[in-house]
Amino acid sequence: MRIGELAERAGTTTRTLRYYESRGLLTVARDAQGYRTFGEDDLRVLRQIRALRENGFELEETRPFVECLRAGHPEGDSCPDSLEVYRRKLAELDACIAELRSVREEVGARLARAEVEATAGSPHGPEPRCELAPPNPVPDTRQEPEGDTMP
Amino acid sequence: MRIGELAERAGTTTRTLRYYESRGLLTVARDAQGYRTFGEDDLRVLRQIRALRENGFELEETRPFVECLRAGHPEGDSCPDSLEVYRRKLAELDACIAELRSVREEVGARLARAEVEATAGSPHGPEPRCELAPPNPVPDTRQEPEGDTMP
DNA sequence: CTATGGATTGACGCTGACGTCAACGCAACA
DNA sequence: TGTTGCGTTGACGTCAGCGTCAATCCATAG
Repeated sequence: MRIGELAERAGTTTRTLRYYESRGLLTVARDAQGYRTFGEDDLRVLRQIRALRENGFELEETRPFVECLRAGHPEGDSCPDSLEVYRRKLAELDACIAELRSVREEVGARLARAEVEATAGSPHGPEPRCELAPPNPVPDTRQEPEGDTMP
Repeated sequence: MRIGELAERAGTTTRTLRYYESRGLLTVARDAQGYRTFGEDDLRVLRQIRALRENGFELEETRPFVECLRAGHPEGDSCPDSLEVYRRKLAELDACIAELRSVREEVGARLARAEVEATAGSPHGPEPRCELAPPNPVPDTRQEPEGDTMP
C-alpha cells in the first residue's frame, strides 16, 4: 500500500502522513521507486492516532499508544505509558471543565445583570465551536506566581 | 499618560498595547514628540479588554464592549452588541462543556477497560492546562457534511 | 558630553498540525 | 508523444496574540 491509499483508508491526507513520519510516529519503508510502502499495521497505528486526535489528544500524546502497538500489543492502550496519558488527560479534562463552568457562571451572571437595565434584544442563531484541551495553550510564557485564572 | 505607564497600570506590556492599537481597539493621540498619549478612559477600555480576555474571549469579541465604552456608556456591556457576544459565548461554553464531558466519559471508560487487563501503575503528578473556547479553532478547512465530532 | 531610560517603527519568531504550492520523477494509457 | 495521475522533497502560509530583537530618537541627570 502506498501513501495515497493509506491516507484515503485512514480518512486523512498524504500531507498528514508525511508529517507524522517527520515526527517519528510512522516508520516507513521504501520500494524500488523510492515510494513509501505501508502495511495493515500502519493503518492500525493511524487509526489509533486519529481516534486520539479526535478526542483532543496532542499528536505527541499519541506516541505511547503508537509505540505500544508497534511493540506487538493488540491495543494501543495495553501499555502503562498509554494509561498514564489517559490519566493525565482525565485530569486535564476535569480541570478544563471546572474552569469552563466557572467562566460560564460568571458570563451568565454578567449577562443577567446587564439585561436588567435595558430591554433585551431578539434571540439569534449561535455558532459554537470548541476546543478539547491541548492545542495552542494560550502562550503562558510569562511566569505566573501561583493561583491564576488559566485562560 | 504614556504607553509604559498605561501598560504597567493595566498589567500588560507596551507591545500588547501597540498590538491593540494596530487592531483598532485603542485610539491614540500623539504628543509633540510623537509619543502616544493616553487618558483614564483608555485605561478603562484596557481593563475591559483584559477582563474579557481572561475569560476566554477573543480579542475581536471585545470590540463591541470597547465601542460601547467609547460611546460614553458607563459599562462595556451596556450595549446590545455586547450582550449578543455574551450570549454567543454562553452558547459556546455550553457546547464546549458538553463536548468535554462526553470526551471525558469516553476516555474514562477506555481507561477503566484497559486497567482491567493489567495491574495499574503508581499515581503521578499531572499538569493540567486548559483552553477556554475560541483560540485556534482546529482548522476546520474541510467542509463537514453535518454531524461531526468537533475536535 | 555622555549615559540612561523610555519612546518610536519595522520585522521576524513562536506554538500545532497541517494546507498549499513548486518543481520534479516515474509509470501506464492513448 | 503526450498526458494524466500518482509519487517525491522543500519551503512557505495559516491562525492569535503577542515576545523579542534592532536601529533610532528624545529628554533628562550626572
